[in-house]
Amino acid sequence: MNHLDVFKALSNKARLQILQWLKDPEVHFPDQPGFESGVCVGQIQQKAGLTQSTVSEYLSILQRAGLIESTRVGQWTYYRRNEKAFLELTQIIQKDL
Amino acid sequence: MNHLDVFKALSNKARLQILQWLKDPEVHFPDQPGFESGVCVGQIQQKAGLTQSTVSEYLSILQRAGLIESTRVGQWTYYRRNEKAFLELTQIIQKDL
DNA sequence: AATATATATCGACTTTTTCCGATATACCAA
DNA sequence: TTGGTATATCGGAAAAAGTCGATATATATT
Repeated sequence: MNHLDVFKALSNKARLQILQWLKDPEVHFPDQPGFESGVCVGQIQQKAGLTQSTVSEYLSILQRAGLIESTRVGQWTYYRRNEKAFLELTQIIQKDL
Repeated sequence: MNHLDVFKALSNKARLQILQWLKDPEVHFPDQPGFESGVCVGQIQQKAGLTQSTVSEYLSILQRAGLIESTRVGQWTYYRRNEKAFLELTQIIQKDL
């Protein structure tokens, strides 16, 4: 995990918001049935009020930082939080920062 | 504490480095005697290899984010870490993020 | 194969950040 | 009060990030 990339990924309002939404998918994305593998891009885009390309880009920034993971199922890509990364981040802040 | 400003402040290599230096001033700034109130800008600037104006600006970004504090003594401004902010940050990541 | 839908990538433009040199301000010493 | 040193602020050029529309790719359906 690269500290810098993680902090950069977190330095954006929309991306922080997305992370929070993904914490409780059933609450924030009631349209979508089943959340085992995450939430699909379209749902997130709709809620974020940004274009599809922007949201797709933001999700890949979060993923490169290790904060979320994805699974492709058919034509959908489902994104979900990687809680391990958040734990690791708090440890990094306590030790390395 | 504004999450976004904190993460932005942490999204820069030099600023992260400065925070780490300030963790062990006696190790990283052996020239300066006494560290109770922190390290002065000149010492940090010299070690960072950036211009005085850049370092001064970076320190004020870190300060606005709440990550460091300063005390003016004569013509020097001494900067030191605000450890409370780092603790608070780990709690924010665990709860709000 | 043709069409439709979901997502990713590309190119462009705008805004923000980085980092500098120059200048201003604050304090100290003679 | 004059000059010296430390820090802060200002203005700007270059690089990076934000954001879009258009296009490409992948998958599903007919």
